[in-house]
Amino acid sequence: MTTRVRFAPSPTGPLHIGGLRTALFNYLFAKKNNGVFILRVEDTDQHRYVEGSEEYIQKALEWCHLVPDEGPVSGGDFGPYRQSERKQIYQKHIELLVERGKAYYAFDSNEALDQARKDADGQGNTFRYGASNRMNFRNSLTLEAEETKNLLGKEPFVIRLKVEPNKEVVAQDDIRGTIRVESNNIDDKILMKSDGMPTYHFANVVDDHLMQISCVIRGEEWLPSLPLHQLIYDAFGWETPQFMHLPLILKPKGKGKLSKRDGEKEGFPVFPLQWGEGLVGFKERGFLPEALINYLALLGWNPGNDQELFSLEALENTIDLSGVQKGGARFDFEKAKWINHQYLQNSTEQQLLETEEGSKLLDHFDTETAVKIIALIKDRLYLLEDLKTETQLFYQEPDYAHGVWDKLLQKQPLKILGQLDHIIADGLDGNALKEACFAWSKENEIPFGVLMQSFRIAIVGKLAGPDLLTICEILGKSVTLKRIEKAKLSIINLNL
RNA sequence: GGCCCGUUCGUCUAUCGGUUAGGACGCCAGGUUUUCAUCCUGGAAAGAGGGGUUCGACUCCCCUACGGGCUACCA
Repeated sequence: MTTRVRFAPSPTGPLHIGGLRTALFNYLFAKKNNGVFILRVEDTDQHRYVEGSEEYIQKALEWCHLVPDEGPVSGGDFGPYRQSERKQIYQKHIELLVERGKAYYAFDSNEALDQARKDADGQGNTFRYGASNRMNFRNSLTLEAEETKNLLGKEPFVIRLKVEPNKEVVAQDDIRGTIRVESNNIDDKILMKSDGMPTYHFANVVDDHLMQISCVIRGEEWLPSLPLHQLIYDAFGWETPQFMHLPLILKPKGKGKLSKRDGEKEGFPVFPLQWGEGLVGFKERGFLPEALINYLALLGWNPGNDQELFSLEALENTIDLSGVQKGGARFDFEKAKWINHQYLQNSTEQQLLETEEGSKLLDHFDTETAVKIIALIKDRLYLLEDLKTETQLFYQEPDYAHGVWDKLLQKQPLKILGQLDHIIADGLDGNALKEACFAWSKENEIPFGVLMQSFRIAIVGKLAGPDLLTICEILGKSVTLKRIEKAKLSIINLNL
C-alpha cells in the first residue's frame, strides 16, 4: 500500500509555523516512505474564509520546498482538493449514514440549545447532546417520520451522529498508543451544518478515506476528537488510517500554544512569509528556508543523537516515528537564529551576494570587492538582514552619532588621528599599517587598544565591526583619509 | 467543571532498569598580542512530589501536583 499523507489547513489567514511544521512532517513522512504528499484545503466555514490565504499557503510551502504532489494547484486523481468543491460527495455520504440509522436530523434552534446549555451550566453540569437527552429535543428520533419529512423542506436542520451509549471507544495513535474514551463522553456531534456544508469532523473522515490517506499527521489539538473520528469510520464500516498527533508549539514565555499574535509582542516572526502590510515573516526577517525547516524539524523531533543540522534531504532520510516528542515544545527564537547562522556560514560569498540584501553592495563596488567585503563580515551574520547593517559602513560615511567620542576625549584622539594621517599616507597594505600603528603607540605610550578605538570610530562611527585594518584596505587610501579628516572636524566641533 | 494528553538543566533534547544523567541554544569566565562579534577552552545549570515493583529506578505501575489541549452549526 502506498503511503499517502495530507496537510489540510483552513484558509482562515496566513499559515503559521505550527501549521508549517505539520506540513513538514507530512512531507517528510511521505518522502521517507516513497509516498505522496497531498494538500487539501479545508474551507468548509464560509464565515472564517480569508481572501488570499490559500495562495499564501501554497506559496509558503513552495518557499520551504515542501511542494505538494497533489492539491488544488498540483492537481491529482483524487480531487477536487478543496472541500467547498466536494459538497455532493458529503451529501451522498451523509445520506448513507442516515439510512443506516447512524445519523439523524435535528431541528433544534440555536436558542433552544443555548437555553439547554445554560440550564446544564446552572446545575454544574456540562451540556452534551447525546444518548441521555437526545429524546428531549426536536429531531428525527423524536418526531414522527411524516413530520420530519415535512420539516426537512421547510426548516433549517443539521445532521448529527448517533453515538451509542455505554461503550468504550478505542483509537490508536502511533505516537501515544491506545486512547480509550467512554462513548457517554462523546456527544452527538453535528456532521452536516444547516448551510449544507459538512463540519470538519465529517469532511475530514470522508476525504481521508476517499483520498486513501494511509496516515493522518496533524496537531495534538485534534487528539480529543480522535475517538469521534473513530466512531465515524466505524459508522461507515471503513478501516481507519494510522494517526500521529504532533505535539504543539508553545509560546516562548507564558502560557498556552503559540498564537498568531505572539510574534508582534515579542518581536519574532510566526509566519514563513509576510502577510499584509504589518506582519513580517521569517523570509523578510532574513531566514533561509532551509534553516527554518531545520529548526522546525527539531522542535518536537530528534534523531536520537547529537546531530542538529539537517538538510531537507537528510531529514527525509532520517526522520522516524520514534523520534517524535510527546510533550509540547516552546518556540525559541534565539536557537532559530543560531541555526540560521550556521546555514549562513555554510553559504558561499557568491550566494550571499545574490541575495536581495547582499546585491546592494554591487551598487557601490565591483564584484571582486563585494565578495571581499562579504568574506570579511560573513561570520557576523545571523540573519540576512544583518548583511545590510554590516555592509553599509563600506559605502556610507559615518555620522559620528552624539556621544560616540565621549569616552575617548581624554585620550588624545586628535593626536592619534593626526598621526594616522601620516601612517596611512605612507601605505595601506596588509601588516605594514598595523605594525606602524603598533610601533607608534608604543613610542608615545598610548595603549594600542586606545589608538584602535579612536581609529575605529573615525572610520566606522562606532566601536563594533569587523577587522578595522581590512576595512581600511578595502576602502582605499583616499576614502580612509577623508573619513579621518571628517572625524577630526567632528571632534574639533565638540570642543567649541 | 468534564474529558483527553503530557512532565529530564531557563529553552530544545539524549537516556529505551545499573551513566560522574550527555549534547545544543542562551548565560558566565578565560583565550584568540584592538573593541562588539565570530571562533576555541572552561563553568554554572535538570529527572515535579509521594507511594509502590525491583538487588537496583529518570526509566515500569499508582496517586497527587503542575502544564497543555478539547469541550461551537471553527478548524
